[in-house]
Amino acid sequence: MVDWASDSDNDGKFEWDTDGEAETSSAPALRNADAPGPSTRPRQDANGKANGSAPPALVADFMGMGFPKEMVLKAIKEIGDTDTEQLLELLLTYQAIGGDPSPSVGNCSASACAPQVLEEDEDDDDVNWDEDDTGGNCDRAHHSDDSGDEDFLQEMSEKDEKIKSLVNMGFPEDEAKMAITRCGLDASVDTLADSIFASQTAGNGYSVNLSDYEDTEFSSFGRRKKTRFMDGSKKKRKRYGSGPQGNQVPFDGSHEEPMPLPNPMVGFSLPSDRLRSVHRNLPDQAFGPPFFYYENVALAPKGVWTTISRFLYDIQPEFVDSKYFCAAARKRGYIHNLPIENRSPVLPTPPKTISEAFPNTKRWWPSWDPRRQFNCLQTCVASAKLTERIRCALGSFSDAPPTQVQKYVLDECRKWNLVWVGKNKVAPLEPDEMEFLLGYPRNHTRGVSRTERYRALGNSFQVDTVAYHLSVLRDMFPNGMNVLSLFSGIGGAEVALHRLGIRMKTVISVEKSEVNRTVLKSWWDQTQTGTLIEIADVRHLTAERIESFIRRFGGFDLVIGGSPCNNLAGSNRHHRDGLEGEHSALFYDYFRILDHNCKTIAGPNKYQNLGSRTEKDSAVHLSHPLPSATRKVVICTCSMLGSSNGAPSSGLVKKRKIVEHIILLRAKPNISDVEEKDMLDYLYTSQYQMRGILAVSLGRIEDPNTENFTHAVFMRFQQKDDIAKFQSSPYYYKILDEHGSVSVDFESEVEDDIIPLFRRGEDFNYGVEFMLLISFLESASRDSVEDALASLQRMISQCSSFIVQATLGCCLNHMDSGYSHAAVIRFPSFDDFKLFREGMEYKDMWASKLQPIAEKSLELHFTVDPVGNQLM
DNA sequence: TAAAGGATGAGGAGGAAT
DNA sequence: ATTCCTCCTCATCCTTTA
Repeated sequence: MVDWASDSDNDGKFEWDTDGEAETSSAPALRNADAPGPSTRPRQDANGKANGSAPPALVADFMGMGFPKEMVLKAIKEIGDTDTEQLLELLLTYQAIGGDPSPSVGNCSASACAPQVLEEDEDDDDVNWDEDDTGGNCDRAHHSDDSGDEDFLQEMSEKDEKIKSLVNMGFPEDEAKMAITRCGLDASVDTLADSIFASQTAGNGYSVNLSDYEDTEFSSFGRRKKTRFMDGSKKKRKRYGSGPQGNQVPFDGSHEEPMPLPNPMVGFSLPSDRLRSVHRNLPDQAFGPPFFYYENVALAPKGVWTTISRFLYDIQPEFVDSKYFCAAARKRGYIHNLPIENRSPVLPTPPKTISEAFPNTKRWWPSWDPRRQFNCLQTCVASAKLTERIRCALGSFSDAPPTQVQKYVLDECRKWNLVWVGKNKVAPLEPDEMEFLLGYPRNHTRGVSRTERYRALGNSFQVDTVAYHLSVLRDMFPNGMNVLSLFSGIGGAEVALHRLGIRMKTVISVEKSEVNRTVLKSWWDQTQTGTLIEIADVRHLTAERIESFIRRFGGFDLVIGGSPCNNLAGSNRHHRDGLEGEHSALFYDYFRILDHNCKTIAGPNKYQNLGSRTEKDSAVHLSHPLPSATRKVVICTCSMLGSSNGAPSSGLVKKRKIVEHIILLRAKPNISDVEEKDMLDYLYTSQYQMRGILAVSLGRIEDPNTENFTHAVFMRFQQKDDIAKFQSSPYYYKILDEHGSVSVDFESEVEDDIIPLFRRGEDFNYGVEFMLLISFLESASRDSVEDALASLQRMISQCSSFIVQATLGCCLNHMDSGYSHAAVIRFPSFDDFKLFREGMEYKDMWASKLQPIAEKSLELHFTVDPVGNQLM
């Protein structure tokens, strides 16, 4: 610990803070500490030179950069004032290891960076924890009923004086008032100043009245609580430094300072103290929308949360233990840019003790098992062998077992969250009991293996906790919201929003585990009417796809999720590798996606102040995607279309004319799988038998259609004559003989290159083929038809980033098929297809442009047959 | 083959004792 | 200020079983 003001003459109570910041014993001194120019600091001599030797201009320069004067003087004393570079480096080192309480280094002011501030009503001199007023705290000492008017007036005057002093020192008035409330009117101004700094450290939550569920804690808060708070803050600051941590740490990765955890771990507020007005200041660049909500384990290896916070716009984490929301502990950190005023819990609030949650266990619960709540619900549960061992260990005692045995049993019970289900009989929680504790509907995870259920639940959100934080969104989005849910798991975020009564118009969910995706999907189908699109791999959510989503939905209102904790969790004996671990490194994908969302929605100026920070970050994490503040966001434009797929565009890409041929089949009834496969194989291999076929794709039509077509074939020919040849070949006749068919041909053009022309390569190996056939009313005007087609064309262009290829044109055999126009659009995945097909833009376009003038139409799609892939 | 069982501590945080 | 002690942790890997 660097003590760079060893000549402090303070009482030692808060020596670190006063030393670190400035002379808090006098307001003018502190005021000068933040101002460049000649100082009146005590340690300056009559000549105005600090310590008699430091050049005032140099000191002022560094102070202007935000370093406390004491620190500058100390540095100059140590290495002289000749080498400013070295001086700066030393100052940065001081800050890194010394816990400089000055938060002003960086790009925002102290007040702007204050992580959170409790706002008190102006006339509220009491804090909630003092309501029972049995502790005789220092506040109350000045407000006892027997105070005369004179005393009262004197007190008010004294209070005003102190507030004035603190305001003069640069503190906001409300913070000054709050500090007086907290520390009492008899506290000195410097103590008050110190307290304000303390309140600005992370974990301010511990100044809040809580622990309502720990039966013993709150009969008399008052002084005891207060002392704890003050001591705690002092201790933490001595260990970790104070001020917003996000600005404390150097960016070279060499000093990953740990982030202090609040005790009690209650976050910014709890439902039990919602009368309290809570307020925090977010860094400018972090204001939503989009709102985001990030979660991970609180007890991560050192430095992890500092790094996470730094990436997430220097927002202070809100550490919350879910034991204040339910009967099980769950210590998690949440970084979000949600408002924190006017939160409300979802109802009914769950029981907060084991006996309330599972009354049946009371009967068997031994008096020597003091547990009232569960520890963190993890992904594994105790084996039957262990519970049997416990039963045996207890079986031989008719009364309470010896201490030794009690300890063994209790240790195991705590470790595995065992409950008493019979005489001397303990058992792990059932999956549905865990669902209940975590706030999920009963049987939410039912249908998958027991092990999988435990794993999924152990990895999930505690819904009540998250819902409490998200509750502020309810009034902000009365018409519903679009959500990007990353690492969704079993859908904790979705369930939380649902329980809050917030409609989810669209949820893009990214979740690796198929089991979890199934759980979410099945819950969604039962409860929701919006669109759910599930993506398996977060890495597939590329910038282009994000932009497509944003264009389609007008952006996401909320980005929510917790990145994998595998390499952070204490339970991991093998690979607790920190944020760089195999799984946990996916945090950087979270950041990548979030940052992209923020910037794409907010425009380029939103994060203009982020540049220096992220550049440094990228130097630390070169193996990860660069924080995209350093990248240019390229919004897809129509000009990209030509290079990425074959849809017509106005670009300069060379085009080639082709003829598309669609065959729609009605397979004979009761066709067997083998016959169906043979038929498709047969059609597919036609390209190797016939000349002129450039590409083929085919498959079973997935949704029923009005004309009862069962299979569709897409073929591309070089020219019309080739189609004619094909249609006169035995291949075609054989198909016609066996299955009824209709064909549609239309001319189009694609990029004149091998891949788009022949539909070869990765993009075409799998996906969904969408076919749109339409004929227009005779009465429809030419203009309206052209306008409709142009709209469709425009729509395709806008979605170019998630369309592999699209062609459309006038049908050549109009009279035969009954359709005058056709389009074939290939999507890389079903999700993309769904996004297009079920999006509002498409629906709007369809309803407003096409439908009014359509005589008949047919929309169908099929998944590209993997048989084709094998053959390709 | 999938599911379940069983063995496998380190690394902090926090508090009490010294 | 330091040491000692207790407690807790969104897990992984290998083997066994159904």
